[in-house]
Amino acid sequence: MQEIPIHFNHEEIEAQISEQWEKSRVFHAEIDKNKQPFSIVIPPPNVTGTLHLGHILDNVIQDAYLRWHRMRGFSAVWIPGTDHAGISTQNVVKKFLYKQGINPETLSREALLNKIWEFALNHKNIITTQLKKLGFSCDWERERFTLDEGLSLAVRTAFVRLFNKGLIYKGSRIVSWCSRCGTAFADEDLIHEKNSGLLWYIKYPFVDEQENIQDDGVVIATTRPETMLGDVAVAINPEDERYKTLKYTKCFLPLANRVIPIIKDNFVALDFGTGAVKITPAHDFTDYEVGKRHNLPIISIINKDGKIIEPAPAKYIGLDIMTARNVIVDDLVQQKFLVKIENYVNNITKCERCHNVIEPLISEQWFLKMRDLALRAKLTVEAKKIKIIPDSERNDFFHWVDNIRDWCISRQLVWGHQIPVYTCEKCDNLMAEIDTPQACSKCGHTKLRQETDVLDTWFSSALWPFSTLGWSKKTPELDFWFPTTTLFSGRDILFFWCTRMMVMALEFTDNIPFKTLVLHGLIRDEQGRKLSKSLGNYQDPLILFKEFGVDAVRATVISKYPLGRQDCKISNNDYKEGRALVTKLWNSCRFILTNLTAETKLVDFDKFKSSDNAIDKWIIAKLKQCVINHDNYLQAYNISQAFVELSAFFRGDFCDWFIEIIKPRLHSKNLVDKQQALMTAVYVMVQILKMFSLYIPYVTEKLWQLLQQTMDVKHEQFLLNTNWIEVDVPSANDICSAMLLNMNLVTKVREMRHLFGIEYKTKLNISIYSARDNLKKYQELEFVLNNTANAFITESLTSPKKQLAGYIPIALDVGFAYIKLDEGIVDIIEISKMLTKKIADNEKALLTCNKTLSNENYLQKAPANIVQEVKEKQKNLLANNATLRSYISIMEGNIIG
RNA sequence: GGGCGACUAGCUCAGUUGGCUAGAGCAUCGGCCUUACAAGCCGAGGGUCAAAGGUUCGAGCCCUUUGUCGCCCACCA
Repeated sequence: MQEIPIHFNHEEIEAQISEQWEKSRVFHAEIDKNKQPFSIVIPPPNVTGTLHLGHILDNVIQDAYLRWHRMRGFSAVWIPGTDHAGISTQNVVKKFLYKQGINPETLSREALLNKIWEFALNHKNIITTQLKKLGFSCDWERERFTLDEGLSLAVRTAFVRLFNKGLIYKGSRIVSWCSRCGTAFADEDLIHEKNSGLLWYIKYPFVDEQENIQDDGVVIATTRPETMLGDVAVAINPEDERYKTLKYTKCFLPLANRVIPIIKDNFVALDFGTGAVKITPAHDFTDYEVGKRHNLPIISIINKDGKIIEPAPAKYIGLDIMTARNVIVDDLVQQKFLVKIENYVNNITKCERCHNVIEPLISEQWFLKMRDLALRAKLTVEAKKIKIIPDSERNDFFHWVDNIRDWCISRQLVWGHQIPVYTCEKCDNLMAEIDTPQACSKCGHTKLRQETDVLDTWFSSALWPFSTLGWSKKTPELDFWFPTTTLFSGRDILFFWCTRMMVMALEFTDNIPFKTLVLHGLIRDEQGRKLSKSLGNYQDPLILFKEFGVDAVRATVISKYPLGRQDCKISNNDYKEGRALVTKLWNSCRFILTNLTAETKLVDFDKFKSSDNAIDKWIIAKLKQCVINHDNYLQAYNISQAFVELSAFFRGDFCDWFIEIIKPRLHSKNLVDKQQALMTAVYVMVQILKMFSLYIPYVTEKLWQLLQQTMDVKHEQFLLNTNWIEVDVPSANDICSAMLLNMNLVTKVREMRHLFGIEYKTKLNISIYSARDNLKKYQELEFVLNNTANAFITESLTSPKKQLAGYIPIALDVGFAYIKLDEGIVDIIEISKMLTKKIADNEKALLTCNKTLSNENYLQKAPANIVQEVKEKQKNLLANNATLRSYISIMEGNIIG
């Protein structure tokens, strides 16, 4: 048989297995109506950059569920793809062009688009290659891109239908504008940050009926003095005592030299500032609403470049916002309108993409009416037709629905889906058309102008679960795999993406986009910071793969999977754990492989599930328990626990106990016993490989192949295509409890070896005193003690030893074990210390028992079986301590004597 | 300001419907190159379950209040 190295070459194996998978198209899914459908769409990575740990987190869990369902006999598909990521990509490419000495502003729309396409396709390839390298079992033949032909058609179709339904409209509204990106944004695209700024108190003098400016005036407080140039009113609360007797209805706006009304509105807080608020409808969302309520004019004084414009006084025109602010404050001071300045912490709104401060301003944009659409999604989630995990996220979702505003869907970019609305140059007729119209539908004029704005990236993303399956056409895929089974997504894009998919799917398919939505947190560094290039805590996954291997990184990420928690912290040390696990798996399998000989190469190892050897039965029973627990955890989307459960079974029960215990049988002359031991090991190993293959597909696939080769089995199928584990064996509770007793005894014997410096190779003879049925358990599984502690039971007692000469006593839960010593190595003081400590431990437990049992209420109200258990425990502890005390007095006698 | 979540060993986290002396991994300390694995094995130490109160025979778990941290939302300029 071939030599198998201790440490495997992960890069080599990854490449080799990856190639095999790709060649044989194993990830490709065909519709199989005899099976239940299972479908996932990938959250499409942005073509802006390359994959990062967040993507790995996202996709590792998807791959696990896909592989799990595939093995469980579902017709499972995973649709991969990428997102054009409008603003991000355009920004990145622009920066890139600047670096190359090209000014993107000088390029034509077409030329810029070509540059972006080139960049995007390049990154799309990189991402695809990375996803493949990670072993994700996506159906690459169904790969999609949000700007590909089919998806573009879907976008146009969706737009036109919404437009024709009157849900999309164009309007001049106040929008969040980023002057650096040069486009409007939706509410969800913004971030809010705490900002230490100043609060300026400015006096607006009163104006009487005859338009005379008075000496006194109303003092307003503002964080943005420059916007006063666009003020159209001052608002006060009608309930405010301070202004109840106010006789003036107008005031003078300094610097702008206008007279503006004083209005009354309940929105003004009574306990903030002076109780008077300046109203700037053109540059503040609240003020915009107030302006609408009171029919106030809108005066825009800031343009899209963030510069002051007319009708502001000439002096300020052309200044940028911060400069204007300084000049205006100076002028206010000079003209004695500035009352005071306070330090103030407020929230500042920034562009999520470029972190520039957002300027609310009036602009013509396209909007989607969201209220009714969102309401339908709300009812669907309320009716639990879509399950959201964790449950607490439902509240966030409902909050989003309840506070929904119309969605600004137009972006002033070139990269994206150009809005399919055409204006007749002759009669100004607006037409939304899926295909470019040849003539005006009203007047027949042939000169038409398409909108230059593109749609918000999330508009196409919102269609993703069904557009990728062929919508707007009626396809068999849509029929079979839609709605998708589960969507796995980061919690951070719940509002951007998940909610909008619900809205769009319900509108266009009359169906939910996914049955279950699973949200997870983010990966952070060991200090809990977000991973970012600027912080320098960002690990390039490629470097991690090179150092630790894909499987190790996947194992680490999955074991930390932050479901139902905040975020998870991962440090470099954690990857070592992942790698250690993979290596352990490799070596345990290597051990089995090297033990397979001609007479143990049996094809039908399945039948060795029914070996009647006790330890074989035990490991099979533990395997069964592991599979059940593992599957239950997965079913509950508690994926890290599923993985931890499996790892614990593998490392503990299988490696540390089972393999160690069967070693002598592998050299046994009894061929049947040898075969049984090995085949049980192979059988359990294969099931372990199957379970691990959900998470660490490469090493498991490779080991599966090695096992098959070594056993001369030609299954010609991949591990990922095998069936999931059947757990049809009896539970074997007796053996499990007997093993538990023996394992505890082994640990105690080992501890005594440490304590008294007895080498492992020194064979130990043990006397055991315990209850009769326990004694049997020790006797029947004595080989456990033999093989893992090099100890042998030479005596079974029905009562504790009276004298300790030549023995080390071990207190068991019920009874005692005694290690027989050779003369001269008894350390009485050590033993005495040990016994004293044990007595103290027991006393502690006894105290609890006594307290509980002396409580009359407890005896009356607690369930009988629990009371009985405590009584039993108390009895054992008392007996145990009585014996221990007698030993102590013997010891003391010996010491004194 | 509102909502949600977290707080358990030095660190990262488990802990099902309340019921054995509260667990795991890492880290620490100690012992082993024992024939799969030193990227390993064996063993030990380490916790007033954030605080206080309440319900209960019994609370890490349920209720109330407080504190700290995190996230989301928000029209106090």
